[in-house]
Amino acid sequence: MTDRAEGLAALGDPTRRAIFERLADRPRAVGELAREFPVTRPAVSQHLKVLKDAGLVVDRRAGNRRIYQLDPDGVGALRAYLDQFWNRALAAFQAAVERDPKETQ
Amino acid sequence: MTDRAEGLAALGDPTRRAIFERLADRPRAVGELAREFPVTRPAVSQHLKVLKDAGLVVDRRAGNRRIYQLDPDGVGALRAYLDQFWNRALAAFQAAVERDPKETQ
DNA sequence: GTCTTTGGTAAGTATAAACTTACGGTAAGC
DNA sequence: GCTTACCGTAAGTTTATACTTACCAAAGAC
Repeated sequence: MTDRAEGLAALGDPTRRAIFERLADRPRAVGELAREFPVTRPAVSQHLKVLKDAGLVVDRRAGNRRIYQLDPDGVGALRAYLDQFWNRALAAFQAAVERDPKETQ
Repeated sequence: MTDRAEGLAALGDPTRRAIFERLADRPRAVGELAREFPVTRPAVSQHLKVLKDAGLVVDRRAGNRRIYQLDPDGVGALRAYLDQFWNRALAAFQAAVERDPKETQ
């Protein structure tokens, strides 16, 4: 549960989230990503490391380059983590409405 | 989409995530929350403001106190945001497997 | 072999943000 | 009325982190 939530911290940064969104379209190499952002290539490398540690992306060697792509498992785990709260919040909210409608508005 | 992602930044901080998780169990007042964490009450107030601006919690007055609880809409929006990437990542991954199985492992 | 391309990591800096104390404002108890 | 409890905000500090430049290693082109 706690390690699942680690992905949330990874996606908290706007640049990292933008990188993540680019990788959702298609796998890309590091330099290819760096050319699409106003930050340097080492900065992109560091962001990719955070995303990788969070289990959101996987990488593989392709000759000279290194290809990164989204990890469906990691994204799914984050989804499952949020589902838990969504269900709990919805249940608690509906219970409050039934108990006292004025309380919710 | 961008405002949905705002919630990710809000849940990026560990303390804020812990507050969020407590609120999932049941609505709580600010001081009640503060007593459960090693940070001061103003710090909790500031975290709650961030969560509120992100649309993840709602608050209401209850006499002297102020009750916070999860906002199912905001949590649901975050879910939807992640669903989009989950579906895209899964499709891209499966397409890669069909194209070249060795490429994925 | 040399030269170029690609990318990870180390070291240092600058910006952001999480936290504290101090204060003011509102509601309840008396 | 006065006092206490609850909470938000302002101001300042301290810590974290996103970023840069500099360096090194591995793989392809020649």
